[in-house]
Amino acid sequence: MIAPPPPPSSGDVTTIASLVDLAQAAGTSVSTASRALSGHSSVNEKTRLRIQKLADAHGFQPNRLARNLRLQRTQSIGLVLPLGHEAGQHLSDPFFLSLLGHLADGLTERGYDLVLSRVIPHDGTWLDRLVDSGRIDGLILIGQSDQSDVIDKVAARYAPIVVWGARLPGQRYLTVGSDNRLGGARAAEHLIAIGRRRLLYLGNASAPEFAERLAGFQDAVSRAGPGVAAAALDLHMTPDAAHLAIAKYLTEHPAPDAIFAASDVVAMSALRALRERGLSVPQDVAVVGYDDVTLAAHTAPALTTIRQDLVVGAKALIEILFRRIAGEPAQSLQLDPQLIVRGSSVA
Amino acid sequence: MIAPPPPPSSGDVTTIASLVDLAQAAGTSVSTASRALSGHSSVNEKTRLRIQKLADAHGFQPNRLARNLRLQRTQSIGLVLPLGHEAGQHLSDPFFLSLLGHLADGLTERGYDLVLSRVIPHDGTWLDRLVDSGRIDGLILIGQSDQSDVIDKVAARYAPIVVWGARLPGQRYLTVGSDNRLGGARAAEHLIAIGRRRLLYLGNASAPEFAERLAGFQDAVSRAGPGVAAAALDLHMTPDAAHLAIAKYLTEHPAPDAIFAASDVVAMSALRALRERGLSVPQDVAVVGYDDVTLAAHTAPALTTIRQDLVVGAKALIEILFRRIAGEPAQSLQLDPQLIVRGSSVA
DNA sequence: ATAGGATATTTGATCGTTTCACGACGCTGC
DNA sequence: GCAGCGTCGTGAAACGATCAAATATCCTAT
Repeated sequence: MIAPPPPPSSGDVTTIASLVDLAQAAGTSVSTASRALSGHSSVNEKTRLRIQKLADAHGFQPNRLARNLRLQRTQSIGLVLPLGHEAGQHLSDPFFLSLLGHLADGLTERGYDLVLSRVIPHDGTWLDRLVDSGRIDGLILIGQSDQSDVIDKVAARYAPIVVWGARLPGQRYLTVGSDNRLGGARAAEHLIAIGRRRLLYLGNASAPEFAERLAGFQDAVSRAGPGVAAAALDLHMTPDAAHLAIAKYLTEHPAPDAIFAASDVVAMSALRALRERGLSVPQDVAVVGYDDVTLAAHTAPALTTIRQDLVVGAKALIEILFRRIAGEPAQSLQLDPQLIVRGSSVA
Repeated sequence: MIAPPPPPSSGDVTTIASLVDLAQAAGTSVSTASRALSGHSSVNEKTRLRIQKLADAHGFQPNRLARNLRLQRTQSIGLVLPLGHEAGQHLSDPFFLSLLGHLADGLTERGYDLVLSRVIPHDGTWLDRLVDSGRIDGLILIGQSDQSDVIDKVAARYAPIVVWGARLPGQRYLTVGSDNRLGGARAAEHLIAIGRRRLLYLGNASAPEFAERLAGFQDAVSRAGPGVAAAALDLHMTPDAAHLAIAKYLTEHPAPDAIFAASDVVAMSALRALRERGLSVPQDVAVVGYDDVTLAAHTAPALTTIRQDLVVGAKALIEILFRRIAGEPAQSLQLDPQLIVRGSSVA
């Protein structure tokens, strides 16, 4: 007739660092404490509340590592920027930061952590190592860089991968991105429509996203007939490198009357290089960028650009990724690139 | 005399998903396999090599979750952008992206993961929740936003926190950042030195980093004597919001002859607003920014700015954080802000 | 031949959760 | 009075790795 439950007396000021502590303090078993917190199945409402309150009072949160180990998941998503085509360069494109921000929001909303890596691929195993590291439940790649074959190989055995970038013929992984070919074509068509005839493309040829923009650009030029000529300059897409390359080009070649840059950042560098050379925009040279970063509206003159809808893009990346994780069918998405005409390209 | 070791015959094509599998395939015990991989102590070189090769062949990597649980660590660092002063805004400042890139590199080098979160503080518990979540071994905050008191409280009980931002009197957490007060003063002194007399500051007053820049700016103005006047405009530091605020200001007030913006991004918005109003830079209005993002050199005219050395800053953040994790003493670092004069502020 | 000591390997406990499979308890209805 | 049945709670086995302690193995010296 002696009360059997052990007195919870002394467990009052103790810090609660684990379910064991919590259970002890509450005078229940560990499994009851666990189920109380997850509100799962049959545990008396009164007990549940008592345990819950105790946990709150001590700021106790179940250890995520242990939980995830038990549950065989990590509850985090890897976000990778492969920099194969820009080795040694640092990120500086505001476009990526915006995308990052939206992805961070979306993943947080779903209770996932965002694990960020920059990778400079030395061999073909970087992606395998990442995927097999057991650190992540899924992977978002920002740009396929020049690693499309590697991605293809890994995606064949590991489903939860989604890529921001170009859709390529025969690729076996899912992508989200604007229709780069169409975007490139729209830029060229616009420039031709306002009467330009000697077009120059600026971009990095080794990343498929940009190669597609060039291809679309060239398609449109061909369609325009023999009156229109186009050239392409291959360059690194950082402000300084781009500026240097453009300045050099302008000293060695006759100036074009229109420039299509593969990103807004490159377009801004072009604006500067043109200005330094005494060429006025848009009178002498019209300029069109790509992305529509927030700054694009604030250059002098404001930048005409091909807009990629980041909000929709980020949502799609996440949606597709989680469908893949859940084993549901999903398919690539191409966003409609939209021409935004501003001061840098008027007739 | 019958060979006692169990025949490893059938374990050949099996996938190896854990140490148990690996050990079985190698015909050893689990702990031997474990120690073979970590190259720890006494395991026969021949056995070690055999196990190692087996692991490589199957692309086996020990499960990080399990390892970390056992080792009582997470091997990841949280990177947090508190957005208390910019609720609802999205990240767009290239400065952050650069910092992020350097931090990602530095942490990867040390074998740590970078877990990114954006936090919009609703109550005073966001930081506690983060720190107690057991997801991270340390925390880097980018900007203290308006949450300095919260940070102070948490840092008192949780050592491995370091903040990019302002050094404030009486704060109990460690910071890395430029000497914002000095930077602000240098900007003002420069503008005064080139003959400007009606100065305008643009920035967000509720984040201490920017408040300090304003304070330094005002100090310098006071020191200059009665001939120099200064005003300050409180605004959100995103391109669009800043542009709007500045344009409005210019319609309602006489134009200043010099502007000091608390970031390069805001300075760019100012450049545009001034241009739209028919004011020329630097003739009518000189403009100085802060940060020296890569784009700053590419605006029209190129932007005079106060440079913060990101490479040194990122290194210091990491160094300090790891000292705190190791329990070693460490102290805050203030970087020397450097005036970079470009076309936007010549006499 | 055997004790003594290296060296090599194994056993078993542990990290903190979750969850399956039971058991104790109190109540109803025959 | 007891079979039958919810309700509430417990015990114990995972998850996959690490590590201290115990044991097996081999070699050498006596």
